[in-house]
Amino acid sequence: MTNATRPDDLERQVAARLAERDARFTQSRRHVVRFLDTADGPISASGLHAGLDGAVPLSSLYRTLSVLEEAGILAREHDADGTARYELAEWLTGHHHHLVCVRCGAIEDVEIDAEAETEMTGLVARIAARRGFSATGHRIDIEGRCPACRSQ
Amino acid sequence: MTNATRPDDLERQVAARLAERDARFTQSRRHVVRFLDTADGPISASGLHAGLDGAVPLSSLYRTLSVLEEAGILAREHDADGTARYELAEWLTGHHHHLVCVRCGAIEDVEIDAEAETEMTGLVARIAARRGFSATGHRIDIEGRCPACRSQ
DNA sequence: TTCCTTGCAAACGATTTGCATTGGA
DNA sequence: TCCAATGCAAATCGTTTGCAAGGAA
Repeated sequence: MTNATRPDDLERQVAARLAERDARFTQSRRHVVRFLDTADGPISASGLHAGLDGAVPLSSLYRTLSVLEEAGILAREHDADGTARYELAEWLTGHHHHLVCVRCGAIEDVEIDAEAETEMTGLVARIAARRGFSATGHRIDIEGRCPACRSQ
Repeated sequence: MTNATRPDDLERQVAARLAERDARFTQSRRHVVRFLDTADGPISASGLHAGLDGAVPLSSLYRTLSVLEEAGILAREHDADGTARYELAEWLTGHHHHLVCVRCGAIEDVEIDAEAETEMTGLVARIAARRGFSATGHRIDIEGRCPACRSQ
């Protein structure tokens, strides 16, 4: 998923968010943010490690990821294997859902129609309320076979 | 979530499915199936271990869980912490979604209206097709605060 | 009896942390 | 300068596996 605004804005927003927390916008953090900005779905720590060509050692990478996550800059989730995957938080990229290939495990971002999204939000609030929950959001994973895996 | 049919039917179906695979319906497997049948959401291995009062040692429990999962009797997913949680597969319980408390991590099963479900299925197929995916299913997590966590 | 299943202990792999060193504001 | 951030190595923790003993068909 691509940043919703100009490239510079993304880094400016991230820098500001980090500054609020007295955290520095260091090389590793910048590398991670830039890499995730070009990704089209959530990436694992080892995927990032490889994608950054080993520039950031794994232990430092994990520390970087947890700082960015705690600052609300990244969102973490877990794929079917239980491996953590990270992506830019929705206030930076816009609300979206995931297309998950049940065969190869690939995950891609997708957006759904605004009206469908509005309906979902209403539906979700109603269902939650029925159980005494106050809804704060929702997550939809569309499971299927990706183009490559469709042909077996 | 409660079994959709008579209690006996659940165990009969599980036994049959295991038999097809030349696997036995042993004590541990029966314990796990019974416990999950009374649960109202997916449970972790350690939750089961505790729930079964240590009757099944963890290593055996993990083996039990993977046999049942591979037989299609259980579905595995991962919670926000990345811990695996198990529940009876949907062909045994019916299609449903999850209500997830963003504060305490509790997960409860919920069903949504049949019409909403039908709409979702259509929407999902459309979105998937647009990306060259063939949709096989969908998963919705409703995030919110549970009754206990609502009051902080 | 025949294998599948179990249980213990050791092995694994993803993630985390202690500690001395480095680097950014 | 000064404290946050880094990198290495060791420690965790959930989960998996080797192997000998036990149990269901």
